[in-house]
Amino acid sequence: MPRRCWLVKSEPGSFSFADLLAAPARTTPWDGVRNYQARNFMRDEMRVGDAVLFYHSGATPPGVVGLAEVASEPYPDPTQFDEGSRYFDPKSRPDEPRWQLIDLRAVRELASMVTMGEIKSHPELRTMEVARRGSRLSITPVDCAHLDLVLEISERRSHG
DNA sequence: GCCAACGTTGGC
DNA sequence: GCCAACGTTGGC
Repeated sequence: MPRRCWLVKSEPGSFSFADLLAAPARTTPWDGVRNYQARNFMRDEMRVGDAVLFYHSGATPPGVVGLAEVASEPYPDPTQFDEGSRYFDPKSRPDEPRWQLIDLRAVRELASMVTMGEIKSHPELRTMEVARRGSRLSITPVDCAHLDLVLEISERRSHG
């Protein structure tokens, strides 16, 4: 089974990597995703143990701040049935759930943030989906060599 | 705050 | 099924 790697975006104002570190067992259901492509990744391709870069969007600067991992098999997103939730989906039925999710667990915070600017200016990393103009997908597959490189850049800089 | 990108909705 | 209008994302 080949290693699989991913990147997830989150606005730190709604849910930051620090929030994930502070969650019970450093784990949280990655709920509220309401995009079919992103759902399909969670439902069909993300599996326990996959590595995940945690990216802060809408931050100044935006960038990768943490390493996480997939911590569950896919299951129905409970918020779709919760009328009080902003993610409530009246068109989804419990016997035929529309939205699936996986749990995410924090592995560790990066030694230093790897910013979007750095990603874009790096000859290899600039091909990452997150660096594409107009890229809005909140969950994207990442070449594991790119994930490794992001971690390496973060480590290297932190040691001066 | 601006605006490009792009997914979704709804009229036809 | 087409497509214009609209809403959201997210970098800058």
